[in-house]
Amino acid sequence: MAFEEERKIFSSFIRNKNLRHSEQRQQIMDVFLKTERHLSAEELYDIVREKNPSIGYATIYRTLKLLSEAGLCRELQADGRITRYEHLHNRDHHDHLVCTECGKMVEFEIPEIEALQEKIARKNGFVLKNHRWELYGLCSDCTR
Amino acid sequence: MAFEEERKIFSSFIRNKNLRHSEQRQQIMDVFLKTERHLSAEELYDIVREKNPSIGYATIYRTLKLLSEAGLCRELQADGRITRYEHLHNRDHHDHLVCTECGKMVEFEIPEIEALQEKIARKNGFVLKNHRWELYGLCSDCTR
DNA sequence: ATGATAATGATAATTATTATCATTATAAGG
DNA sequence: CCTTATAATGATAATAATTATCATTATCAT
Ligand SMILES: [Mn+2]
Ligand SMILES: [Mn+2]
Ligand SMILES: [Zn+2]
Ligand SMILES: [Zn+2]
Repeated sequence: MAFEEERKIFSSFIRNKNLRHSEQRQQIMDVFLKTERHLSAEELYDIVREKNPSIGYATIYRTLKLLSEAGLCRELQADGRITRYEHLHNRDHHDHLVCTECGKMVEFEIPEIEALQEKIARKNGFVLKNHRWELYGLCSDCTR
Repeated sequence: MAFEEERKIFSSFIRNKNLRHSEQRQQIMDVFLKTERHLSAEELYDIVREKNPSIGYATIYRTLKLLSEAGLCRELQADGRITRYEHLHNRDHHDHLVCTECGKMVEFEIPEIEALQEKIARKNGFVLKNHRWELYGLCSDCTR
């Protein structure tokens, strides 16, 4: 089984916080880790319930929050009001191109931008914590 | 009374769409135009109701939508799930620094970024429509 | 094995926004 | 000015995503 490193990270996170392991958390993490997409809570819920139909919505949200705190997951507000979740472990920071028609998300990475952002923040007296940079448009499939 | 140009734009927008003028729309537009802030619908509602306590929430939302369609207003998802609205007429495009503690928003403008974004979009087969670039951190008031 | 307490799932609550609909206001034409 | 078609309004219900509540169950240190 893959994702040994992630499993270990989550496990020590749980232990350090005096939380407990559970079957449901394992199942949710497994599905999250093996799915290479920008998942919504609902999408994750649907996939997890194929294996364990008794799992509750709240547990999905609770586990996603834990995964985020553990540094394995990144929440992102794609566009409207729904939150999507993606892998964070061992990944370089990246931003997103989003198709407003079909929802396709393409990742991109511009290292120079990081320094620029720091400069802008400093100039305005801010201590930068994070950022969001999203480009919206039509993907090649949706332009014709 | 100021904002003659904006008034004219809104007026022709209304006419061209075969809509009608109303006292409420005027009042809402007036407050919106004279308020130099990134307003939420609720904040706008509260201010407008000081002048006209009988105005309804739905009319605030409806009018903000019209102002946006007319090109006078820009909707922005500051951070969480609430939409904020700002002036758009005769303004250069800008992005925002947001204090995660007190909500303060500082505007900034980096002309070079526009070309860069076009390049990124084109490289990925996208036709760019708009973008969102937000830097989150602590403002100078909130760092100590 | 036991007991303290964390986790779960069902469901209610919350929040921002949109839809519905009966009533009122606008404005074009006579 | 009056009439009339219909757009606009305000109250309120509905929606959608997420979070809170709480009785029941599961975990794990002892
Ligand atoms: Mn991504
Ligand atoms: Mn602004
Ligand atoms: Zn597309
Ligand atoms: Zn601040």
